[in-house]
Amino acid sequence: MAYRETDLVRQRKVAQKSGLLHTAEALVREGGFGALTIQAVAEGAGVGVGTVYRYFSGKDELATEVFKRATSREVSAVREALNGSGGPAACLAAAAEVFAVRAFAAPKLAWALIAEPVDPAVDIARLQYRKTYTALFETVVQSGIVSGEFAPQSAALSAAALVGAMAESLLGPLDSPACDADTIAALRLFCLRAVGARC
Amino acid sequence: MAYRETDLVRQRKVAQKSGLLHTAEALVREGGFGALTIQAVAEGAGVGVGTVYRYFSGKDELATEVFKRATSREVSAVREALNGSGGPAACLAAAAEVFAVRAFAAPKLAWALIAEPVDPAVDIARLQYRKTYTALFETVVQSGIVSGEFAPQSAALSAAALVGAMAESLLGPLDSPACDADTIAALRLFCLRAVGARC
DNA sequence: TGAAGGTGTGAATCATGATTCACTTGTTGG
DNA sequence: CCAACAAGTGAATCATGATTCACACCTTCA
Repeated sequence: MAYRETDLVRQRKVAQKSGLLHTAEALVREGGFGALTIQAVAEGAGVGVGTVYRYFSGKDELATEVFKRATSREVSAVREALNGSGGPAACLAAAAEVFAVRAFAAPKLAWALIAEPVDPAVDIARLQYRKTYTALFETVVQSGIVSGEFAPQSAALSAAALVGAMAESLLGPLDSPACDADTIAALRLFCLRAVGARC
Repeated sequence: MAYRETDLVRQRKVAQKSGLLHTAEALVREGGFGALTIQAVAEGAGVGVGTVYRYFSGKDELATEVFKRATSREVSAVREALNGSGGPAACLAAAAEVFAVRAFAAPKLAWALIAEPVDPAVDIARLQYRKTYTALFETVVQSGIVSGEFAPQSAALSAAALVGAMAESLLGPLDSPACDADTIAALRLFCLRAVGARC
């Protein structure tokens, strides 16, 4: 033989794949999953459509990977806020703020992650994501209940409702393009009241 | 001339159109807007695809009309609950319950109406719908604030958040297929706490 | 009854976007 | 430099579903 994959090539491949994912996410970020087409990804990355298939078995895989990447970033950010110092109320407030700020920064992306994607393959990933998210909030709510800071309640339902409340209040009225401090403050208060925290 | 549309014909046409809409809604009800194809509507109604086009200029019009019909029914139901006797808190609780029961009865439909439909033409209608819904809740929240029953707050944001909370807590965990009384109770409490009503 | 003016039909055509593949262009190591 | 083996390419092909349209079949009424 006379060919063997060298380190340089391996690096290039990684870079290429990463570039494709980056381009793909940019598309989702500005147009949701509906804007994610192989053609657009190839064009945006400056390669041929066939190349995309060298790195992903099909659209499903690409879409799922984009979803998972974006998702884990969001979840991490919120998780960090939830694990911050301070009691459950402070953590919940911080998490709401993080969620709000990030959603404002990339509304289309947030929407694409939370709302139902067209692709059934992504659906599985999405379900997992929502559960993770909800579970995260459920933990704080639960600890708040235990510590007596929050009212007794169904932590699971409250967690889901909190996620929904944040999503809707931020993404629902698509008219407001700016990251309004008043909106964030109002959202924080809503969340705290909702779990029965003393304000 | 020798032809003029008679009353009988007019009646038939109305019935035909109504039947098509009925079939179309049934499809959405069980598979979301993604399942709404002209082919399926024609087949379900027992007519040819061409016939569908005699009654609707295109898919957009059909989808929009289905959306508007279902929507106005939902809005009416909630509006009625909100306008019931009793104070803001009672009305809000009643509305949440109506919303919950209806969403449980037709989860896919509720999801299709609330979540982003694929079709951009329906989007306009959807935006209108969400606004109507939110406005409805905003009114009660506002009156609750005025009467002192609810805490001072941004009625607009709270209204949107309430809608989101209800939607997510009911549609999010798609695992629970039954209309659980506990869930409804928990949701009602969540909503009341969220607006700062004394429980 | 027959001409006028519908309505019903569904195969044919378009449009969009995913996927393939024969081929071109690197890279590597002898 | 050459043979071996990938990666890159994009026109061609498929798949799905909307839309058209020439034609068949009713209704009406002089």
